[in-house]
Amino acid sequence: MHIVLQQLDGARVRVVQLEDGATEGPPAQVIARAGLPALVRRLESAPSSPRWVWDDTTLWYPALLAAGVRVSRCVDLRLSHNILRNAAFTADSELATAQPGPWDESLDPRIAQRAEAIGTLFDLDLPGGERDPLAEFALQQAAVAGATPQGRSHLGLLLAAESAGALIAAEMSFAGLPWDAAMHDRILAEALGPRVAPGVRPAKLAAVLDEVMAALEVRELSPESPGELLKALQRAGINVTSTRQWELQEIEHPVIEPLLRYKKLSRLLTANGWTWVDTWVKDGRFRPVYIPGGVVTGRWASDGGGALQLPHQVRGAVLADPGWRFVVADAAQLEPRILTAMSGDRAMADAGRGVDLYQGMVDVGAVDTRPHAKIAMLGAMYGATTGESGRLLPRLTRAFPHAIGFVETAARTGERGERVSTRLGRTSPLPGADWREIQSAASMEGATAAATQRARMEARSWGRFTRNFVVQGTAAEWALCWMAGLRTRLQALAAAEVGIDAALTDSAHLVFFLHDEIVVHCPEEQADAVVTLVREAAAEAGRLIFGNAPVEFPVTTAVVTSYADAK
DNA sequence: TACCCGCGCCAC
DNA sequence: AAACGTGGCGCGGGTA
Repeated sequence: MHIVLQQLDGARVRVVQLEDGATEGPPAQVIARAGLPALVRRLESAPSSPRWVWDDTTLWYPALLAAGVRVSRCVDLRLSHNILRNAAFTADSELATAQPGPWDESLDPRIAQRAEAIGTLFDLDLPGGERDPLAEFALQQAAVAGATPQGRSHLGLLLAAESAGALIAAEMSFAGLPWDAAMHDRILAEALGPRVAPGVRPAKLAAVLDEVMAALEVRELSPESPGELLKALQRAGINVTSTRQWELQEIEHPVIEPLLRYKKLSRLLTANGWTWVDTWVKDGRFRPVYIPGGVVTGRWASDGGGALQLPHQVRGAVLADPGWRFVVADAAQLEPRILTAMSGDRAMADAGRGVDLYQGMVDVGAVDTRPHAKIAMLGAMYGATTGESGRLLPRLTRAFPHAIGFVETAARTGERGERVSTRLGRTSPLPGADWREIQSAASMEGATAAATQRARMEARSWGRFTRNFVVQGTAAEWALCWMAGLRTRLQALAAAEVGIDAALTDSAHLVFFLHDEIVVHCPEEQADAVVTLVREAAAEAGRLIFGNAPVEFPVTTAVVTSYADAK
């Protein structure tokens, strides 16, 4: 059963129940917004919970969570629309061929956050006032129904997983990632010296700067200014064209070692120093805003706090509550395994039989060392042509012709300006008008060599994008299915161990997600059970997306009290 | 003062 | 080893 919710005004909500398969259900009812949590709670406790259909999870779910109510399943119409509007599977549908409408407007996530903060949508001029969720849902269902049988099942899974991701993102922001500000302060003090006011250089950082200045024989220097630093280096006779780490590393000069040390510390201070803690850690929790579907490939993005780039340096401040543990799970070499499954490459499937795919590639005689295997695979998926990666590619192609052929085909498709799709049907955008103009200019009679070269460069660049899109995007789908399956299992665990009314944070729950890695916060006595559920969910994700393809998706797990101990 | 953009580095 | 994908973010230095 589906239940469609529509915000009528700040105070009222229209509730429409759709019986599956029936064209008409019970008449719509209008309830007070304040009564919604109770309604949701009641229907969620029924033997078969409904699927809630709403315009945007970020506008509905935070308030329900704050009222202590969770939902099992939903349809996020905004995220689903975004997928169906572009998907090759539904390209001929009414939804995809219509003129752009209110469902194509992007909702700035910060507007939603503000709405959550003030607890109402009263005074906000949100886009979507004219959005009719019932009509949109019907269009979406028709679009999926009009696809091929495979398209129907794949898109159905993708939309369910994407919507589950929206629920998970809201729940993770609600629960927050446990963060010990005192431990963070100790980490900073150890590296930088005692806390200082913003704008003041901490003692240890200042000492390293003294070393740098001594080595350069200057009395003043602001390494934070690339221009100034570059000039200072050149005056000291060091021939560099930039101040990047990898270029400096190649230089032999007494200033390089302290300078790289300075850059490392300076980065820690500015990106994840005391200001970061003051801004982002409240009541022992880091609550970032996750943006499901925020990346073109389907990966999540984040807004604020750099949630998806937490440096390993500060992960020691991520500490479980007393008596609780983190279960940290990582899908081992996820993207190469995804490529194996998509391409049906038997040789690579054989190499991936164990937990370490890269070592497996060495063991089957395809490459000589594990580092080479890793560099070659990543290069193949990113489209590297030069360097060690490029040199290893022919060898890789001989050993795994189907896998490499698969990404090469995706690259060629992009170079022609055509679209590619992930396994479940998320489709890449078309290149923009500028790109097309460059290509057509180069194909005109009398095109200059420069125009031709420019066009080829742009074509190859778009090819690298589509090459990576199919792998990164399908990996994101696997991760969503993994996480959604785990969430369902954790909910059942909570119901069994704590009770049907267990609050999200009373029992094991997800607190962090990083593309191919998840962190569950749980009471110590649940940790072993959670590890089992994580593995079950991984196996299920593989079956859901790839059926019986002979590819395994092993996960490494660690039960820890500090995130820093996970790897 | 507010914005914009290139640089550089963090994550996967 | 160094030009090969997706992002976020803080800084310096420019402009309106």
